[in-house]
Amino acid sequence: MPTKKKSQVTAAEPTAGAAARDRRGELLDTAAEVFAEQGYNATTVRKIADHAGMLAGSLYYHFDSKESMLEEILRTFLDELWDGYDTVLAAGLGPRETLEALVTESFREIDRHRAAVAIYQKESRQLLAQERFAFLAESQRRFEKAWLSTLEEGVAGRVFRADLDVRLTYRFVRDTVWVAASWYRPGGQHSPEEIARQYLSMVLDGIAVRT
Amino acid sequence: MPTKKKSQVTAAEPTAGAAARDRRGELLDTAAEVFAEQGYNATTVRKIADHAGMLAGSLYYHFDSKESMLEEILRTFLDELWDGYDTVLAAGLGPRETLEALVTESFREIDRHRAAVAIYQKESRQLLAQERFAFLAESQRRFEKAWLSTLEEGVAGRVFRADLDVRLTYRFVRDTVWVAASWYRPGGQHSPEEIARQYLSMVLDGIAVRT
Amino acid sequence: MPTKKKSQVTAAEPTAGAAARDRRGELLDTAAEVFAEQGYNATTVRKIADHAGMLAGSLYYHFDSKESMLEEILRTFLDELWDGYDTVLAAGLGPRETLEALVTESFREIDRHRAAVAIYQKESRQLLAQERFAFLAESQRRFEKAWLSTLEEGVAGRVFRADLDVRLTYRFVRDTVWVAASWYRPGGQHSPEEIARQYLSMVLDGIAVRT
Amino acid sequence: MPTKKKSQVTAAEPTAGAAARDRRGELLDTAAEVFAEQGYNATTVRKIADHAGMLAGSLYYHFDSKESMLEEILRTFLDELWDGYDTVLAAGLGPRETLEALVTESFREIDRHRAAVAIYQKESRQLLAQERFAFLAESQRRFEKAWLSTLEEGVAGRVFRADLDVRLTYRFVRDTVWVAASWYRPGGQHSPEEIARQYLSMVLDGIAVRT
DNA sequence: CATGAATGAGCATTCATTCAT
DNA sequence: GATGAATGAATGCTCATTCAT
Repeated sequence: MPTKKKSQVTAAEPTAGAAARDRRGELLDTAAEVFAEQGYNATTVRKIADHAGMLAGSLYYHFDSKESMLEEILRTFLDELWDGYDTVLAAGLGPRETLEALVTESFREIDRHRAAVAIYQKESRQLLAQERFAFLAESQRRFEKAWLSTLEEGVAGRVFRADLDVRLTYRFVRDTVWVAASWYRPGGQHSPEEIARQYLSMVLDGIAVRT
Repeated sequence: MPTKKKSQVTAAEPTAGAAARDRRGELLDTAAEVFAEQGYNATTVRKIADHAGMLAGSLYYHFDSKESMLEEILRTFLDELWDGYDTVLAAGLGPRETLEALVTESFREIDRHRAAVAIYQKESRQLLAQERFAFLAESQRRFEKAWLSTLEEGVAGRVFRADLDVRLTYRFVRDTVWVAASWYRPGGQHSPEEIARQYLSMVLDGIAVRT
Repeated sequence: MPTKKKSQVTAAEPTAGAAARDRRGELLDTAAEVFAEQGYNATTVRKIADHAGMLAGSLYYHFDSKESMLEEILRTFLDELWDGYDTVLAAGLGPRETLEALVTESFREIDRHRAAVAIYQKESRQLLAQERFAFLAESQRRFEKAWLSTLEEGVAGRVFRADLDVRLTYRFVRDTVWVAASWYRPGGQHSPEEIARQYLSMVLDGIAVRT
Repeated sequence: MPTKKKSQVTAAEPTAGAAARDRRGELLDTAAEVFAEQGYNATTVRKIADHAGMLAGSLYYHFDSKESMLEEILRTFLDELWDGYDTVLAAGLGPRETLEALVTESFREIDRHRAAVAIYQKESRQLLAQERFAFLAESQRRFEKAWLSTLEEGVAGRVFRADLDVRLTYRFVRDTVWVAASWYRPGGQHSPEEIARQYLSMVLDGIAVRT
């Protein structure tokens, strides 16, 4: 777990007196990593505790339950995601620029919250049924609305092709972006921005040579 | 598992209209549906049995284990997938036509094996580590090779854009196609071919209006 | 299972019209073999059926239950054992000759009912508690009485040493004789009579050189 | 499992009189008792837990599996048995004295490890096939070698009768000694030494009156 | 804060047994 | 007589969770 140690060190510096990345935060990172790696159901509380160097029971001093850890991980991720998205959406850009900005922002979130995105991608469907995770459904609604209206405005404004099935296109784009969390590795060959550029190039202009 | 497939086929003939598929096949379909719906780990053997109208223990008359059901589901799907893919790849089409055929074939497989594809999508990463599911890794290698070489030939033949990052493009395409299993519903608005056409239109020509 | 086939052949000859060794008898032999080999609890009905070349359920045409097979195996063995013992005990021999005859008869029973003896040795303790196997306790009582009185008469008649603890001696002799079923193999180096002779020589005269 | 034994010993010192044995040790004793009483297969984990006053699942905090409990019970017994045997064998006694010492030591082990001996007696044959219990086979080989060579030296040195079939004698002696665990009750009428004396008297000098 | 020990509900699996065909 | 398919109770084991220390 080199990630953990590093984040500890990094976190210790900027914030002086307030114990910025407290134990709780570390533990959530650890849990997210294991959830993403092995799946939520397959992850036992003991595995998380092992990774954190403590015993399973000790985790319950910090958290109410395994589920509450999951909830907090997803909530934190979605909060930050919407910070970014809302900024983009409030900027009043044109449809194409909005789409570019949303895609780029999404890959940046994957870069910062890879584990949480992977968990979200894999577990959200099951989770949606539960009262506790209603915020996931709410987020999905807002998400869909943001993307659909961007696409629709683009079609209306003749920036995007008139023959576009916007619902289908929305699904294609949404899926590809988030599934990227399953293969993306921070610090790898491509920066989030580079990946976004490549993806946008494909989606906007196609891969076929223009004739 | 060629024996099983054969006996299914044989059984389809004598009994006209009724009970063409044997019990084993029915049970696998049921299991696949539940696995896809709830996830493999979260699916208890009792749930499968409930859906099949029998008791949990009775499943063990037909199958060795929950895991062997999963294996058979995935094997059957991959066998049929490769039947289709191999036909396409052996046809000697150009890169663009090959890509179109592969995408179309993929959406057709999703149409026929929606549950299996969804399971594959969600569980294969965990499964790969197990000896028993080594065939998944093998399939993945062949899959990657087929797609990468198609894209590379397209670039070399100036059918696809020269500035394409083929590995990245491969990932985007692969993900979008298969994730579609998570929202696709057979018998819905769009036929597999229609979805393939829309997707190909986006990937090949882009969604931006040409200026 | 060469034993099975042989016993079938052997049995088919002497008794002509009456189907001497019927299917039931064969099945009991098979079951006894497996019980002796793997232990009663560890023997599944399916294993017995496998050895007999049929399916587990089919055994229930011949027998009420697994337990009834065990009962019949032990009953048959004990009936024959007591035939032999009663003959010896009724012969009015002296204590030493009676002891010799009982030991010899015992090793002969092991030769003829090796599996049953092994089962008896291993399972009787557990079985005793059950109503159904009360005949085992009854047999044990008679057995103990026969041996104890033989030893006591021998001590009284100064044939056996006066300082003998007859209960302890009884236990030693009883155990050694029956445990022999666990290593004895019919058709091996030593005939039952030879083993009896060796054992009697040890017990009666000791292994130490007389000085 | 040397670590465990050590920790037990260490624990015995600081706590004077009370709770010298740790929970693990207690549980193993309980398990051994139940295994001996009901047979390993017939003993459910729930029964052990009942005897220990806890729930079945709780046992798994202390042990990996039912089988690992069995292994530890048998290992502990055999370790202590060989401590005793090795001391005897290293003492350089004559064959008769060695035999006397081995028999006495054996009855002492039965006194101290009655349950383990009973389990060994009943289950070792089945267990031998498993990799995990290979140490049983190893112990058996050493055991046989120790006894056979003692008998052979006795015959060669004219301490034991020249007409002895040593293999057969070995089996008789081995069986009688260990089967005693099935009827021996610690704290009963006879001390282990008394039983050993009686048994040795029978085996060495015979029960017949010398004429 | 953390540990050690336990709980209790649930899980995959086994198996003797039943029964219509 | 035997099969194929099912039952239902039990089994070894896992795991989230609790709590006194």
